[in-house]
Amino acid sequence: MTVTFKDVKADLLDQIARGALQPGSLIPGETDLAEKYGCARATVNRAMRELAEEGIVERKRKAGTRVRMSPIRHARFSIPIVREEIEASGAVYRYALIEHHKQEAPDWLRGRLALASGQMAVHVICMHWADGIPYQHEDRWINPEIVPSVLEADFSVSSPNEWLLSEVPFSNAEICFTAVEADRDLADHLGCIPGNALFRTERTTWLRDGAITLVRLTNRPGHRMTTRY
Amino acid sequence: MTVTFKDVKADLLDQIARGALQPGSLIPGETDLAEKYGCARATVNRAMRELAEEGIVERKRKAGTRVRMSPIRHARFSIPIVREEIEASGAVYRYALIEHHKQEAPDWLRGRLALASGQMAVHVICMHWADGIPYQHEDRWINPEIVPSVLEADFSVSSPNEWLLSEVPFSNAEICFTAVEADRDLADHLGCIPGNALFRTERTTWLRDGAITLVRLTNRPGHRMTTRY
DNA sequence: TAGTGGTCTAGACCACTGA
DNA sequence: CAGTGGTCTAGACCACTAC
Repeated sequence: MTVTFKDVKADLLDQIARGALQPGSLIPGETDLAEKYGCARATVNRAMRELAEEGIVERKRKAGTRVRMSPIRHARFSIPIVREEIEASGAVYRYALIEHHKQEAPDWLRGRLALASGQMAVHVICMHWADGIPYQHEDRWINPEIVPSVLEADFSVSSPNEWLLSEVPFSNAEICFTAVEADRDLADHLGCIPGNALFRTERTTWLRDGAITLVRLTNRPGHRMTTRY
Repeated sequence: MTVTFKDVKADLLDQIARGALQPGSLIPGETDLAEKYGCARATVNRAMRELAEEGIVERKRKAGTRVRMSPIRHARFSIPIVREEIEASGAVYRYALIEHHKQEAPDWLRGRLALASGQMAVHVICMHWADGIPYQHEDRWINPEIVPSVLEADFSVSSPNEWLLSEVPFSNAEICFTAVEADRDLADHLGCIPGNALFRTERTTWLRDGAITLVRLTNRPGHRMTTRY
């Protein structure tokens, strides 16, 4: 049986878990390990590379590979499309457009989207329901400089979320989660009481160097975002 | 100049971004691409493997590699140790223990930690400050069945967070983020007004099949958790 | 400047799975 | 059952960087 990179990885993890490899300690070089495990260096390399990516070890040229003092823990969240998220839960999805304007970008937005003074932006506000219950309020600004077709888009039947996905297949984003208090408007739309704590996702999306869109997604009270790691 | 896996990856990404490769379309096999790019198949393999891991493409044996219909977006958050997070921001970290009891596990907790009826659990409440300003309130339960040494642990100078890290080098966890309203107690500790919206992280940590600890971390108002992808 | 990881190659065998 | 991805190998060159 040949030694696979998973074998090597599992053995190293086990040594770390058992304390045979202490945090901060130096792990032998790839060449040594390859000989020890009786495999090619590429095999050891793949194992170690994955451990590094998972935050278990830290690699530096010339300095070697060390077990991290405190393993970097990270959680990975999938960023769902609201409709898919709701339908996946078995509920019936409903969408409605609330507002749709083309207007001059306010100051605070110009900075965020790198818009010049006096430039126009498309402002869309809409709601997403699950089984007839308010689920998420969406407040979105779209930059027509980057996505000119937004000026002709119709958001009355499908959400800007999905429209953008079809228009812009690819992008980078900055995501931010916060807790906010419901103002009267949000409370009305989400069917809650002003002052209720709401979970908010704020996302800015970029295509190369141009900011495409800034969106604030505010969920109904009690919303939980969960993951495992 | 030899063709690297990053070159291949970048070119494929570019083709997807420009629409040359439509969502759902089949990407040529590794052998073909290797010939096209003038590199080894292993190079193409690495590029495609990373694209798959990032959720851009979908790979199936025999069926080949396809561009995902809707790219799976996911964000990765690092789960910091509070002290390191605060110190990394340049602020001075301060810790204080508020409560530390051994007590019978309440019903709601027994379910979460898989504890038998009447079993004891260690309950710790503490605070973390940044530059003397309340930063995070920590309310933690620890299962002495899994970590017996917790019964002798001293949390008066260092937080259970860091103590656990040194005791249990390795674990799985379930994380959940929500927004909650400050009650009087939280408001007192965090220096805010009852009713303020607070960002809360709830984490259950498991070692193999045993639940080690359940913790509720509640941040001061205005806390933002940010990442890029 | 020497040692470590980073990557490429060319060839091989194998496992899975869709046609 | 044939084609695709998954992985290993043995050898090579190179880039970075700690010493």
